Amino acid sequence: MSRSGEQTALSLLEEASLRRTKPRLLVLQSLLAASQPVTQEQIAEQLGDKTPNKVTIYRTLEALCEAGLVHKAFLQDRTWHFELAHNCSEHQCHPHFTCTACGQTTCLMDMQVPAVKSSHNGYTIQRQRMQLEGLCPQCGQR
Amino acid sequence: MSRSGEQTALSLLEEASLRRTKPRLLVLQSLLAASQPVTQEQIAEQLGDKTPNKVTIYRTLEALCEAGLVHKAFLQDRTWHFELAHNCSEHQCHPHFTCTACGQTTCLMDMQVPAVKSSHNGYTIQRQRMQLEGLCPQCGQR
DNA sequence: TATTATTTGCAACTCAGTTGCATCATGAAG
DNA sequence: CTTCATGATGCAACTGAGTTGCAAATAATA
Repeated sequence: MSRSGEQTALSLLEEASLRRTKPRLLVLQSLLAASQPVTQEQIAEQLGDKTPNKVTIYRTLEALCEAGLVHKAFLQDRTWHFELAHNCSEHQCHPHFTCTACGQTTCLMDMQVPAVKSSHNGYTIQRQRMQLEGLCPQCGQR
Repeated sequence: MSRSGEQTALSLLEEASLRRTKPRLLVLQSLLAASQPVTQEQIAEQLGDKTPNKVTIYRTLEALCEAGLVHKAFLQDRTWHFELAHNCSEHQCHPHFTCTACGQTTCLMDMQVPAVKSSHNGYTIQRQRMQLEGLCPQCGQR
């Protein structure tokens, strides 16, 4: 929630031509500060007593998704996890890894996934996304 | 829901050493007859007035998943879609394609997806799963 | 057939996400 | 700087897929 985070949040809103409102700035700053996809509840918790109403957070996230600034990363336990889209290309999102032991899901930003061909039996493939399952470093060693 | 479906359902239960009960046979037959991943509600609808209680269907699907006979294929609109696991290898599930125009999700059984390497930065990767997005044949033409 | 561990059905519950609506704030116009 | 219309926010109440507790029913075994 640094000064630069505030600046970045402002310019992101401008880029998307969305009104600059307090809730949107806060939600964006929270997403900028996050190192993993986060839920509405985690955003609210991180923002503390400055947090906007739950409904506002959801509607803000929805608007940011529509503008392409944010992705719904994955659904876990019936709960959406959101992340900034700045680490995804138009055709591919970075892979997400879920540990079968501890349940944690992590972004593997630096992992290369081969692109599939852009059409198959009449299906036009525009975006691909990979989910991986296995053991995270902590659970794997031992 | 053919005779052979009934036989297959029986042997699947035996294979998993699960008690053969009417609800389990019905749910398995419904899954065998399905050409796409289906929801609890779709299973109930397909079984008509013979359908077991909603809770029983969920618990049956849970047991079948635990036994490895069934997969949770994907979550859409906060609703799980289930499918038999017989088209998936231990390390890879077939890709699922979601059309951005009509919202339909389809299994691409015959599509080959390159396997990623089995470890990355300390993460042990045991299973991979690909989600694709784009236009289905119907929505794509024109 | 009797016994016991499982499974089933019902009713009531949970809780992430949604909706309707009155109030408020932003950005453009004057 | 003030006015105004559009769009954003907060609140309360709702929705509905999935869950839980428990008593009744049923499958497998003796």
